[in-house]
Amino acid sequence: MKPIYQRIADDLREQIADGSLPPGGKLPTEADLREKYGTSARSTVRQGLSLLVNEGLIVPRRAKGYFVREMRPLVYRPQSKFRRRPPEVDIYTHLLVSEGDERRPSQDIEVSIVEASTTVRSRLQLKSTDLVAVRRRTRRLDGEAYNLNDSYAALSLVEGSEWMMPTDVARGTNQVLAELGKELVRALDEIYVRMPTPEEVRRLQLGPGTPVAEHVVTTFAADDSPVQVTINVVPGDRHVIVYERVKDPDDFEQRPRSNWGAE
Amino acid sequence: MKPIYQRIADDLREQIADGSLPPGGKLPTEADLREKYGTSARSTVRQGLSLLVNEGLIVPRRAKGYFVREMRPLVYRPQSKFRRRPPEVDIYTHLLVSEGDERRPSQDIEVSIVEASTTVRSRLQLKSTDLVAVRRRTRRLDGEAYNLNDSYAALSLVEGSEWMMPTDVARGTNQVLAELGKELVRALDEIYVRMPTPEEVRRLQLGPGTPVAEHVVTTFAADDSPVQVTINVVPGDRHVIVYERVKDPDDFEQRPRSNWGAE
DNA sequence: TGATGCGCATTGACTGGACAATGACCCTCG
DNA sequence: CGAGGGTCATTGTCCAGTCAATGCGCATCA
Repeated sequence: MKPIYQRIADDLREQIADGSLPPGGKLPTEADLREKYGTSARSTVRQGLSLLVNEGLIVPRRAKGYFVREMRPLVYRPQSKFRRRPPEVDIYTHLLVSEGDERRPSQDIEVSIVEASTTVRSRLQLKSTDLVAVRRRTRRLDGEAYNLNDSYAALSLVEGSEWMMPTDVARGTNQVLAELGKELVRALDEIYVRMPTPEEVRRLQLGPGTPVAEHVVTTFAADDSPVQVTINVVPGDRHVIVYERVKDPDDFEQRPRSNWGAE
Repeated sequence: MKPIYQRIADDLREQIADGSLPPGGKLPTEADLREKYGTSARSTVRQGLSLLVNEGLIVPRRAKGYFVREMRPLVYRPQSKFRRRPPEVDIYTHLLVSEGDERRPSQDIEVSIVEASTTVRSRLQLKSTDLVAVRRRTRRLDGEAYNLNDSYAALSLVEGSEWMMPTDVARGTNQVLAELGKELVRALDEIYVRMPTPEEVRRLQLGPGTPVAEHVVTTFAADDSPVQVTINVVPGDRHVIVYERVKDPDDFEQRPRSNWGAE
Protein backbone atom coordinates (compact mmCIF):
# COMPACT_ATOMS: atom_id res chain seq x y z
CA MET A 1 0.00 0.00 0.00
CA LYS A 2 1.40 3.30 -1.10
CA PRO A 3 1.65 6.07 1.44
CA ILE A 4 -1.17 8.59 1.38
CA TYR A 5 1.02 11.56 0.52
CA GLN A 6 2.28 9.76 -2.55
CA ARG A 7 -1.20 8.91 -3.70
CA ILE A 8 -2.13 12.56 -3.40
CA ALA A 9 0.89 13.59 -5.44
CA ASP A 10 0.32 10.89 -8.05
CA ASP A 11 -3.34 11.75 -8.52
CA LEU A 12 -2.65 15.44 -8.89
CA ARG A 13 0.32 14.85 -11.16
CA GLU A 14 -1.86 12.83 -13.48
CA GLN A 15 -4.51 15.51 -13.54
CA ILE A 16 -1.85 18.01 -14.51
CA ALA A 17 -0.50 15.71 -17.21
CA ASP A 18 -3.86 14.99 -18.81
CA GLY A 19 -4.86 18.61 -18.74
CA SER A 20 -7.75 18.44 -16.31
CA LEU A 21 -5.66 20.81 -14.23
CA PRO A 22 -4.44 23.28 -16.86
CA PRO A 23 -1.40 25.56 -16.53
CA GLY A 24 -2.25 28.42 -14.24
CA GLY A 25 -5.17 26.46 -12.79
CA LYS A 26 -5.86 26.28 -9.10
CA LEU A 27 -5.45 23.05 -7.20
CA PRO A 28 -7.72 21.91 -4.40
CA THR A 29 -6.79 23.52 -1.09
CA GLU A 30 -5.05 21.60 1.64
CA ALA A 31 -8.34 21.37 3.49
CA ASP A 32 -10.10 19.91 0.43
CA LEU A 33 -7.44 17.27 0.01
CA ARG A 34 -7.39 16.47 3.70
CA GLU A 35 -11.07 15.70 3.51
CA LYS A 36 -10.91 13.89 0.19
CA TYR A 37 -8.20 11.49 1.30
CA GLY A 38 -9.58 11.16 4.79
CA THR A 39 -6.07 11.70 6.06
CA SER A 40 -6.78 14.58 8.32
CA ALA A 41 -3.33 15.63 9.29
CA ARG A 42 -2.32 18.70 7.44
CA SER A 43 1.30 17.66 7.35
CA THR A 44 0.49 14.61 5.25
CA VAL A 45 -1.30 16.64 2.62
CA ARG A 46 1.48 19.20 2.65
CA GLN A 47 4.02 16.44 2.21
CA GLY A 48 2.24 15.31 -0.92
CA LEU A 49 1.99 18.80 -2.33
CA SER A 50 5.64 19.49 -1.54
CA LEU A 51 6.59 16.63 -3.84
CA LEU A 52 4.93 18.38 -6.75
CA VAL A 53 6.44 21.69 -5.74
CA ASN A 54 9.89 20.15 -5.81
CA GLU A 55 9.20 18.64 -9.19
CA GLY A 56 8.53 22.12 -10.42
CA LEU A 57 4.96 21.26 -11.38
CA ILE A 58 3.09 23.57 -9.01
CA VAL A 59 3.74 26.71 -7.01
CA PRO A 60 2.14 27.65 -3.73
CA ARG A 61 0.88 31.20 -3.33
CA ARG A 62 0.40 32.14 0.23
CA ALA A 63 -3.15 32.82 1.23
CA LYS A 64 -4.25 31.94 -2.30
CA GLY A 65 -3.69 28.29 -2.93
CA TYR A 66 -1.55 26.06 -5.08
CA PHE A 67 -1.39 26.65 -8.82
CA VAL A 68 -0.17 24.69 -11.81
CA ARG A 69 3.00 26.23 -13.09
CA GLU A 70 3.15 27.88 -16.49
CA MET A 71 6.32 28.52 -18.39
CA ARG A 72 7.35 30.11 -21.60
CA PRO A 73 10.91 29.24 -22.48
CA LEU A 74 13.22 31.48 -24.43
CA VAL A 75 15.65 30.11 -26.95
CA TYR A 76 19.19 30.23 -25.65
CA ARG A 77 21.77 29.76 -28.39
CA PRO A 78 25.38 29.29 -27.42
CA GLN A 79 26.24 29.33 -31.10
CA SER A 80 26.27 32.84 -32.41
CA LYS A 81 24.55 32.01 -35.61
CA PHE A 82 23.43 29.17 -37.77
CA ARG A 83 25.04 28.73 -41.11
CA ARG A 84 21.95 27.22 -42.64
CA ARG A 85 18.56 27.83 -41.28
CA PRO A 86 15.94 26.10 -43.40
CA PRO A 87 12.30 27.00 -42.92
CA GLU A 88 11.53 23.73 -41.15
CA VAL A 89 13.71 24.60 -38.25
CA ASP A 90 11.91 27.80 -37.58
CA ILE A 91 8.57 26.11 -37.51
CA TYR A 92 9.07 24.74 -34.08
CA THR A 93 11.86 26.80 -32.66
CA HIS A 94 9.55 29.68 -33.24
CA LEU A 95 6.86 28.07 -31.20
CA LEU A 96 9.19 28.26 -28.25
CA VAL A 97 9.53 31.98 -28.30
CA SER A 98 6.32 33.66 -27.34
CA GLU A 99 4.85 35.30 -30.35
CA GLY A 100 5.13 39.03 -30.25
CA ASP A 101 7.52 38.88 -27.36
CA GLU A 102 8.03 42.54 -26.74
CA ARG A 103 9.75 42.33 -23.42
CA ARG A 104 12.61 44.76 -23.27
CA PRO A 105 16.08 43.46 -22.44
CA SER A 106 18.42 45.27 -20.10
CA GLN A 107 21.45 44.32 -18.04
CA ASP A 108 23.51 45.20 -14.99
CA ILE A 109 27.26 45.06 -15.39
CA GLU A 110 29.69 44.94 -12.53
CA VAL A 111 33.43 44.47 -12.81
CA SER A 112 35.76 43.42 -10.05
CA ILE A 113 39.07 41.76 -9.33
CA VAL A 114 39.07 38.48 -7.46
CA GLU A 115 41.11 35.39 -6.80
CA ALA A 116 40.25 32.70 -9.30
CA SER A 117 38.09 29.80 -8.17
CA THR A 118 39.37 26.35 -9.04
CA THR A 119 36.87 26.14 -11.86
CA VAL A 120 38.24 29.26 -13.46
CA ARG A 121 41.86 28.67 -12.57
CA SER A 122 42.09 25.22 -14.10
CA ARG A 123 40.46 26.37 -17.30
CA LEU A 124 42.62 29.47 -17.67
CA GLN A 125 45.70 27.53 -16.59
CA LEU A 126 46.63 30.01 -13.94
CA LYS A 127 48.79 29.74 -10.86
CA SER A 128 46.99 29.99 -7.57
CA THR A 129 48.53 33.38 -6.93
CA ASP A 130 47.26 34.93 -10.16
CA LEU A 131 44.40 37.36 -10.01
CA VAL A 132 41.53 37.48 -12.46
CA ALA A 133 39.11 40.16 -13.52
CA VAL A 134 35.47 39.27 -13.55
CA ARG A 135 32.75 40.95 -15.50
CA ARG A 136 29.42 40.03 -13.97
CA ARG A 137 26.26 40.60 -15.89
CA THR A 138 22.69 40.09 -14.80
CA ARG A 139 20.43 40.07 -17.77
CA ARG A 140 16.84 41.12 -17.46
CA LEU A 141 13.68 41.12 -19.48
CA ASP A 142 11.35 43.87 -18.41
CA GLY A 143 13.24 44.12 -15.17
CA GLU A 144 12.96 40.43 -14.34
CA ALA A 145 16.29 38.61 -14.16
CA TYR A 146 16.56 35.81 -16.65
CA ASN A 147 20.15 34.74 -16.58
CA LEU A 148 23.55 35.37 -15.07
CA ASN A 149 26.67 35.75 -17.14
CA ASP A 150 30.07 36.06 -15.48
CA SER A 151 33.20 36.32 -17.63
CA TYR A 152 36.69 35.79 -16.24
CA ALA A 153 40.02 36.72 -17.77
CA ALA A 154 43.55 37.00 -16.44
CA LEU A 155 44.02 40.42 -14.87
CA SER A 156 47.38 40.78 -16.61
CA LEU A 157 45.62 40.51 -19.95
CA VAL A 158 42.68 42.86 -19.56
CA GLU A 159 43.92 45.37 -17.00
CA GLY A 160 43.35 48.90 -18.16
CA SER A 161 41.39 47.86 -21.23
CA GLU A 162 37.80 48.50 -22.06
CA TRP A 163 37.05 44.94 -21.02
CA MET A 164 37.01 46.25 -17.48
CA MET A 165 34.51 49.03 -18.04
CA PRO A 166 31.29 48.28 -16.19
CA THR A 167 29.24 49.47 -19.13
CA ASP A 168 28.09 48.03 -22.39
CA VAL A 169 30.99 47.93 -24.84
CA ALA A 170 29.54 48.83 -28.20
CA ARG A 171 31.81 46.75 -30.35
CA GLY A 172 31.77 43.78 -27.99
CA THR A 173 34.26 42.63 -25.40
CA ASN A 174 35.49 39.92 -27.70
CA GLN A 175 36.59 42.59 -30.12
CA VAL A 176 38.48 44.20 -27.24
CA LEU A 177 40.24 40.91 -26.60
CA ALA A 178 41.07 40.64 -30.30
CA GLU A 179 42.66 44.10 -30.16
CA LEU A 180 44.72 42.89 -27.24
CA GLY A 181 46.10 40.21 -29.52
CA LYS A 182 43.82 37.42 -28.41
CA GLU A 183 41.29 36.77 -31.07
CA LEU A 184 38.92 34.04 -29.99
CA VAL A 185 38.79 31.24 -32.51
CA ARG A 186 37.57 28.22 -30.62
CA ALA A 187 35.31 27.49 -27.65
CA LEU A 188 34.62 24.55 -25.40
CA ASP A 189 31.18 24.40 -23.83
CA GLU A 190 30.44 22.40 -20.73
CA ILE A 191 26.90 22.14 -19.46
CA TYR A 192 26.19 21.07 -15.90
CA VAL A 193 22.67 20.45 -14.74
CA ARG A 194 21.97 20.97 -11.07
CA MET A 195 19.79 22.65 -8.49
CA PRO A 196 20.55 26.32 -7.87
CA THR A 197 22.37 27.69 -4.86
CA PRO A 198 20.36 29.98 -2.55
CA GLU A 199 22.38 32.86 -4.00
CA GLU A 200 21.16 32.00 -7.48
CA VAL A 201 17.62 31.57 -6.25
CA ARG A 202 17.80 35.10 -4.94
CA ARG A 203 19.45 36.70 -7.96
CA LEU A 204 17.23 34.94 -10.48
CA GLN A 205 14.11 34.90 -8.35
CA LEU A 206 13.69 31.20 -8.98
CA GLY A 207 10.65 29.32 -7.84
CA PRO A 208 11.11 26.07 -5.93
CA GLY A 209 11.81 22.98 -7.99
CA THR A 210 13.58 24.96 -10.69
CA PRO A 211 16.89 23.47 -11.79
CA VAL A 212 19.53 25.46 -13.62
CA ALA A 213 22.05 24.76 -16.33
CA GLU A 214 25.53 26.01 -15.61
CA HIS A 215 27.01 26.67 -19.00
CA VAL A 216 30.78 27.08 -18.81
CA VAL A 217 32.39 28.45 -21.96
CA THR A 218 36.15 28.40 -22.29
CA THR A 219 37.39 30.37 -25.26
CA PHE A 220 40.77 29.93 -26.90
CA ALA A 221 42.99 32.08 -29.07
CA ALA A 222 44.59 30.91 -32.30
CA ASP A 223 47.61 29.56 -30.40
CA ASP A 224 45.25 27.37 -28.34
CA SER A 225 45.84 29.30 -25.15
CA PRO A 226 42.73 29.79 -23.01
CA VAL A 227 41.71 33.43 -22.89
CA GLN A 228 38.39 33.75 -21.17
CA VAL A 229 36.00 31.64 -19.12
CA THR A 230 32.34 32.57 -19.10
CA ILE A 231 29.94 31.01 -16.65
CA ASN A 232 26.32 31.36 -17.66
CA VAL A 233 23.64 30.30 -15.22
CA VAL A 234 20.36 29.77 -17.01
CA PRO A 235 17.14 28.80 -15.23
CA GLY A 236 15.65 25.61 -16.62
CA ASP A 237 12.12 26.90 -16.62
CA ARG A 238 12.90 29.89 -18.78
CA HIS A 239 15.22 28.53 -21.44
CA VAL A 240 15.85 25.96 -24.09
CA ILE A 241 19.47 25.59 -25.09
CA VAL A 242 19.84 25.13 -28.82
CA TYR A 243 22.78 23.92 -30.88
CA GLU A 244 23.07 23.09 -34.53
CA ARG A 245 25.57 20.62 -35.87
CA VAL A 246 26.57 19.81 -39.42
CA LYS A 247 28.22 16.63 -40.40
CA ASP A 248 31.95 16.73 -40.58
CA PRO A 249 33.04 14.72 -43.63
CA ASP A 250 36.31 13.67 -41.95
CA ASP A 251 34.32 12.16 -39.20
CA PHE A 252 32.77 9.59 -41.41
CA GLU A 253 36.03 8.27 -42.76
CA GLN A 254 37.71 7.81 -39.46
CA ARG A 255 34.79 6.49 -37.56
CA PRO A 256 32.17 4.78 -39.70
CA ARG A 257 29.90 4.14 -36.80
CA SER A 258 29.54 7.63 -35.51
CA ASN A 259 27.08 8.42 -32.81
CA TRP A 260 25.49 11.12 -34.86
CA GLY A 261 22.18 11.97 -33.30
CA ALA A 262 22.95 10.29 -30.06
CA GLU A 263 25.65 10.23 -27.49
CA MET B 1 14.42 36.51 12.14
CA LYS B 2 14.87 33.63 9.81
CA PRO B 3 12.85 30.52 10.41
CA ILE B 4 14.62 27.77 12.30
CA TYR B 5 14.46 25.24 9.50
CA GLN B 6 16.21 27.67 7.18
CA ARG B 7 18.93 28.35 9.67
CA ILE B 8 19.53 24.63 9.96
CA ALA B 9 19.73 24.29 6.18
CA ASP B 10 21.96 27.35 5.81
CA ASP B 11 24.40 26.21 8.47
CA LEU B 12 24.70 22.73 7.06
CA ARG B 13 24.97 24.01 3.52
CA GLU B 14 27.86 26.18 4.52
CA GLN B 15 29.60 23.29 6.23
CA ILE B 16 29.23 21.29 3.05
CA ALA B 17 30.54 24.16 0.94
CA ASP B 18 33.62 24.81 3.06
CA GLY B 19 34.45 21.15 3.31
CA SER B 20 33.96 20.59 7.00
CA LEU B 21 31.31 18.12 5.90
CA PRO B 22 33.10 16.28 3.08
CA PRO B 23 31.41 14.30 0.28
CA GLY B 24 30.21 11.02 1.67
CA GLY B 25 30.40 12.39 5.22
CA LYS B 26 27.64 11.84 7.72
CA LEU B 27 25.51 14.72 8.93
CA PRO B 28 24.26 15.11 12.48
CA THR B 29 21.15 13.04 13.11
CA GLU B 30 17.74 14.61 13.39
CA ALA B 31 17.94 14.19 17.15
CA ASP B 32 21.29 15.99 17.30
CA LEU B 33 19.95 18.91 15.32
CA ARG B 34 16.77 19.03 17.33
CA GLU B 35 18.81 19.47 20.43
CA LYS B 36 21.33 21.86 18.91
CA TYR B 37 18.70 24.26 17.62
CA GLY B 38 16.46 23.84 20.63
CA THR B 39 13.57 23.38 18.26
CA SER B 40 12.35 20.11 19.53
CA ALA B 41 9.82 19.21 16.94
CA ARG B 42 11.15 16.64 14.58
CA SER B 43 9.20 18.03 11.67
CA THR B 44 11.03 21.34 11.85
CA VAL B 45 14.41 19.67 11.64
CA ARG B 46 13.16 17.44 8.86
CA GLN B 47 11.89 20.48 6.99
CA GLY B 48 15.37 21.95 7.08
CA LEU B 49 17.01 18.75 5.94
CA SER B 50 14.48 18.31 3.16
CA LEU B 51 15.64 21.61 1.70
CA LEU B 52 19.13 20.23 1.29
CA VAL B 53 17.79 16.96 -0.04
CA ASN B 54 15.85 18.81 -2.70
CA GLU B 55 18.92 20.83 -3.60
CA GLY B 56 20.64 17.56 -4.28
CA LEU B 57 23.28 18.22 -1.63
CA ILE B 58 22.51 15.37 0.73
CA VAL B 59 20.79 11.99 0.66
CA PRO B 60 18.98 10.35 3.55
CA ARG B 61 19.67 6.68 4.17
CA ARG B 62 17.04 5.06 6.24
CA ALA B 63 18.17 3.85 9.61
CA LYS B 64 21.62 5.26 8.87
CA GLY B 65 21.48 9.01 8.73
CA TYR B 66 21.94 11.79 6.20
CA PHE B 67 25.04 11.88 4.05
CA VAL B 68 26.71 14.45 1.84
CA ARG B 69 26.23 13.48 -1.74
CA GLU B 70 29.16 12.48 -3.90
CA MET B 71 29.11 12.49 -7.64
CA ARG B 72 31.40 11.61 -10.45
CA PRO B 73 30.14 12.98 -13.71
CA LEU B 74 30.76 11.36 -17.06
CA VAL B 75 31.44 13.38 -20.14
CA TYR B 76 28.47 13.36 -22.47
CA ARG B 77 29.35 14.56 -25.97
CA PRO B 78 26.55 15.21 -28.41
CA GLN B 79 29.20 15.87 -31.01
CA SER B 80 30.61 12.64 -32.26
CA LYS B 81 34.14 13.79 -32.26
CA PHE B 82 36.33 16.83 -31.93
CA ARG B 83 38.29 17.95 -34.89
CA ARG B 84 41.04 19.42 -32.82
CA ARG B 85 41.76 18.31 -29.36
CA PRO B 86 44.73 20.19 -27.98
CA PRO B 87 46.34 18.91 -24.79
CA GLU B 88 44.89 21.72 -22.71
CA VAL B 89 41.39 20.51 -23.21
CA ASP B 90 42.13 17.10 -21.93
CA ILE B 91 43.66 18.42 -18.78
CA TYR B 92 40.36 19.20 -17.24
CA THR B 93 37.91 17.17 -19.23
CA HIS B 94 39.93 14.24 -18.10
CA LEU B 95 39.47 15.20 -14.50
CA LEU B 96 35.78 14.72 -14.98
CA VAL B 97 35.99 11.13 -15.96
CA SER B 98 37.08 9.02 -13.07
CA GLU B 99 40.56 7.78 -13.69
CA GLY B 100 40.69 4.12 -14.49
CA ASP B 101 36.98 4.03 -15.01
CA GLU B 102 36.52 0.38 -15.83
CA ARG B 103 32.78 0.18 -15.56
CA ARG B 104 31.38 -1.93 -18.32
CA PRO B 105 28.70 -0.48 -20.56
CA SER B 106 25.65 -2.42 -21.66
CA GLN B 107 22.20 -1.56 -22.98
CA ASP B 108 18.63 -2.75 -23.30
CA ILE B 109 16.93 -2.17 -26.61
CA GLU B 110 13.21 -2.29 -27.14
CA VAL B 111 11.40 -1.41 -30.36
CA SER B 112 7.73 -0.62 -30.71
CA ILE B 113 5.21 1.22 -32.85
CA VAL B 114 3.33 4.11 -31.30
CA GLU B 115 1.40 7.23 -32.12
CA ALA B 116 3.70 10.20 -32.20
CA SER B 117 3.62 12.62 -29.30
CA THR B 118 3.33 16.28 -30.21
CA THR B 119 7.02 16.72 -29.52
CA VAL B 120 7.94 14.07 -32.05
CA ARG B 121 5.20 14.87 -34.52
CA SER B 122 6.04 18.52 -34.90
CA ARG B 123 9.71 17.79 -35.37
CA LEU B 124 9.16 15.05 -37.92
CA GLN B 125 6.43 17.08 -39.62
CA LEU B 126 3.93 14.26 -39.49
CA LYS B 127 0.19 14.23 -39.69
CA SER B 128 -1.61 13.25 -36.53
CA THR B 129 -2.64 9.95 -38.10
CA ASP B 130 0.89 8.86 -38.94
CA LEU B 131 2.52 6.18 -36.86
CA VAL B 132 6.12 6.19 -35.75
CA ALA B 133 8.56 3.50 -34.74
CA VAL B 134 10.44 4.02 -31.53
CA ARG B 135 13.70 2.43 -30.55
CA ARG B 136 14.11 2.73 -26.81
CA ARG B 137 17.47 2.18 -25.25
CA THR B 138 18.42 2.14 -21.60
CA ARG B 139 22.14 2.46 -21.23
CA ARG B 140 23.90 1.03 -18.25
CA LEU B 141 27.27 1.07 -16.63
CA ASP B 142 27.89 -2.05 -14.62
CA GLY B 143 24.17 -2.67 -14.57
CA GLU B 144 23.29 0.76 -13.26
CA ALA B 145 21.19 2.86 -15.63
CA TYR B 146 22.86 6.07 -16.63
CA ASN B 147 20.78 7.46 -19.43
CA LEU B 148 17.74 6.90 -21.63
CA ASN B 149 17.85 7.19 -25.37
CA ASP B 150 14.67 6.94 -27.43
CA SER B 151 14.80 7.38 -31.20
CA TYR B 152 11.73 8.01 -33.31
CA ALA B 153 11.32 7.69 -37.06
CA ALA B 154 8.33 7.55 -39.39
CA LEU B 155 7.09 3.98 -39.60
CA SER B 156 6.78 4.26 -43.36
CA LEU B 157 10.49 4.91 -43.55
CA VAL B 158 11.98 2.26 -41.31
CA GLU B 159 9.38 -0.50 -41.45
CA GLY B 160 10.99 -3.83 -42.22
CA SER B 161 14.51 -2.47 -41.97
CA GLU B 162 17.21 -3.32 -39.51
CA TRP B 163 16.41 -0.10 -37.69
CA MET B 164 13.58 -1.98 -36.07
CA MET B 165 15.63 -4.87 -34.76
CA PRO B 166 15.72 -4.77 -30.97
CA THR B 167 19.39 -5.62 -30.97
CA ASP B 168 22.61 -3.78 -31.43
CA VAL B 169 23.11 -2.95 -35.10
CA ALA B 170 26.80 -3.42 -35.78
CA ARG B 171 27.20 -0.77 -38.42
CA GLY B 172 24.94 1.70 -36.63
CA THR B 173 21.33 2.64 -37.21
CA ASN B 174 22.36 5.82 -38.93
CA GLN B 175 24.07 3.75 -41.57
CA VAL B 176 20.79 1.85 -41.98
CA LEU B 177 19.00 5.14 -42.54
CA ALA B 178 21.65 6.11 -45.08
CA GLU B 179 21.02 2.88 -46.95
CA LEU B 180 17.33 3.77 -46.99
CA GLY B 181 18.28 6.92 -48.84
CA LYS B 182 18.31 9.22 -45.85
CA GLU B 183 21.84 10.06 -44.97
CA LEU B 184 21.94 12.31 -41.94
CA VAL B 185 23.86 15.48 -42.62
CA ARG B 186 22.63 17.99 -40.09
CA ALA B 187 21.27 17.97 -36.57
CA LEU B 188 19.46 20.39 -34.30
CA ASP B 189 19.96 19.94 -30.58
CA GLU B 190 17.57 21.28 -28.01
CA ILE B 191 18.37 20.95 -24.33
CA TYR B 192 15.66 21.31 -21.72
CA VAL B 193 16.50 21.35 -18.05
CA ARG B 194 13.85 20.12 -15.67
CA MET B 195 13.02 17.81 -12.80
CA PRO B 196 12.45 14.17 -13.77
CA THR B 197 9.08 12.47 -14.00
CA PRO B 198 8.45 9.62 -11.54
CA GLU B 199 8.86 7.25 -14.48
CA GLU B 200 12.34 8.61 -15.11
CA VAL B 201 13.17 8.47 -11.43
CA ARG B 202 12.33 4.80 -11.53
CA ARG B 203 14.12 3.92 -14.74
CA LEU B 204 17.25 5.86 -13.89
CA GLN B 205 17.12 5.23 -10.15
CA LEU B 206 17.53 8.91 -9.47
CA GLY B 207 18.02 10.25 -5.99
CA PRO B 208 15.87 13.14 -4.81
CA GLY B 209 16.91 16.59 -5.92
CA THR B 210 18.42 15.32 -9.15
CA PRO B 211 17.42 17.30 -12.21
CA VAL B 212 17.75 15.95 -15.74
CA ALA B 213 18.60 17.35 -19.13
CA GLU B 214 16.26 16.34 -21.90
CA HIS B 215 18.36 16.43 -25.01
CA VAL B 216 16.23 16.38 -28.13
CA VAL B 217 18.13 15.76 -31.35
CA THR B 218 16.40 16.25 -34.67
CA THR B 219 18.43 14.96 -37.60
CA PHE B 220 17.96 15.99 -41.19
CA ALA B 221 18.82 14.48 -44.55
CA ALA B 222 20.59 16.35 -47.34
CA ASP B 223 17.26 17.65 -48.67
CA ASP B 224 16.56 19.19 -45.25
CA SER B 225 13.74 16.83 -44.46
CA PRO B 226 13.64 15.66 -40.84
CA VAL B 227 14.42 11.97 -40.54
CA GLN B 228 14.76 11.04 -36.91
CA VAL B 229 14.13 12.50 -33.49
CA THR B 230 16.14 11.22 -30.57
CA ILE B 231 15.24 12.08 -27.02
CA ASN B 232 18.06 11.55 -24.56
CA VAL B 233 17.35 11.89 -20.87
CA VAL B 234 20.56 12.40 -18.94
CA PRO B 235 20.68 12.72 -15.16
CA GLY B 236 22.34 15.94 -14.06
CA ASP B 237 24.36 14.33 -11.32
CA ARG B 238 26.04 11.87 -13.62
CA HIS B 239 26.89 13.89 -16.71
CA VAL B 240 28.54 16.94 -18.11
CA ILE B 241 27.40 17.84 -21.59
CA VAL B 242 30.30 19.00 -23.74
CA TYR B 243 30.33 20.83 -27.06
CA GLU B 244 33.16 22.29 -29.02
CA ARG B 245 32.72 25.20 -31.40
CA VAL B 246 35.11 26.66 -33.90
CA LYS B 247 34.75 30.10 -35.28
CA ASP B 248 32.94 30.35 -38.55
CA PRO B 249 34.74 32.94 -40.69
CA ASP B 250 31.49 33.98 -42.37
CA ASP B 251 30.11 34.78 -39.03
CA PHE B 252 32.48 37.56 -38.45
CA GLU B 253 31.75 39.37 -41.64
CA GLN B 254 28.02 39.34 -41.32
CA ARG B 255 27.85 40.07 -37.67
CA PRO B 256 30.83 41.89 -36.31
CA ARG B 257 29.57 41.83 -32.79
CA SER B 258 29.06 38.14 -32.39
CA ASN B 259 28.13 36.70 -29.07
CA TRP B 260 30.95 34.26 -29.21
CA GLY B 261 31.49 32.84 -25.77
CA ALA B 262 28.19 34.00 -24.46
CA GLU B 263 24.57 33.84 -25.32
C1' DT C 1 -16.69 58.58 -3.97
C1' DG C 2 -12.66 56.88 -2.01
C1' DA C 3 -9.92 55.48 1.68
C1' DT C 4 -9.77 52.60 5.83
C1' DG C 5 -10.29 48.77 8.50
C1' DC C 6 -12.15 44.17 9.62
C1' DG C 7 -12.90 39.42 8.85
C1' DC C 8 -12.10 35.23 6.18
C1' DA C 9 -9.71 31.81 3.53
C1' DT C 10 -5.43 29.92 2.83
C1' DT C 11 -0.65 28.82 3.29
C1' DG C 12 3.77 29.14 6.52
C1' DA C 13 6.08 27.80 10.77
C1' DC C 14 6.04 24.99 14.54
C1' DT C 15 4.67 21.83 18.63
C1' DG C 16 4.93 17.20 20.63
C1' DG C 17 4.03 13.37 20.09
C1' DA C 18 3.01 7.79 17.99
C1' DC C 19 4.20 3.62 15.55
C1' DA C 20 6.49 1.35 11.45
C1' DA C 21 10.49 0.01 8.69
C1' DT C 22 15.18 -0.74 8.13
C1' DG C 23 20.08 -1.69 8.70
C1' DA C 24 23.88 -2.49 11.84
C1' DC C 25 25.53 -4.76 15.58
C1' DC C 26 25.83 -8.13 19.28
C1' DC C 27 24.62 -12.25 21.52
C1' DT C 28 23.22 -16.90 21.66
C1' DC C 29 22.89 -21.44 20.14
C1' DG C 30 23.74 -25.47 17.32
C1' DC D 1 32.64 -21.01 13.63
C1' DG D 2 28.42 -19.79 11.33
C1' DA D 3 23.44 -19.02 11.36
C1' DG D 4 19.71 -17.00 13.51
C1' DG D 5 17.45 -13.85 16.52
C1' DG D 6 17.03 -9.74 19.22
C1' DT D 7 18.11 -5.00 20.37
C1' DC D 8 19.00 -0.33 19.12
C1' DA D 9 19.69 3.80 16.48
C1' DT D 10 17.76 6.22 12.86
C1' DT D 11 14.68 7.66 9.29
C1' DG D 12 9.64 7.17 7.27
C1' DT D 13 4.80 8.03 7.86
C1' DC D 14 1.20 10.05 10.22
C1' DC D 15 -1.69 12.41 13.86
C1' DA D 16 -4.01 16.64 15.86
C1' DG D 17 -3.49 20.49 16.69
C1' DT D 18 -1.63 26.24 17.47
C1' DC D 19 -0.45 30.77 16.04
C1' DA D 20 1.40 33.85 12.32
C1' DA D 21 1.38 36.03 7.83
C1' DT D 22 -0.86 37.33 3.76
C1' DG D 23 -4.14 38.59 0.06
C1' DC D 24 -8.81 39.56 -0.90
C1' DG D 25 -13.36 41.23 -0.58
C1' DC D 26 -16.73 43.72 1.90
C1' DA D 27 -18.61 46.94 4.95
C1' DT D 28 -17.92 51.26 7.11
C1' DC D 29 -17.02 55.99 7.41
C1' DA D 30 -15.26 60.71 6.24
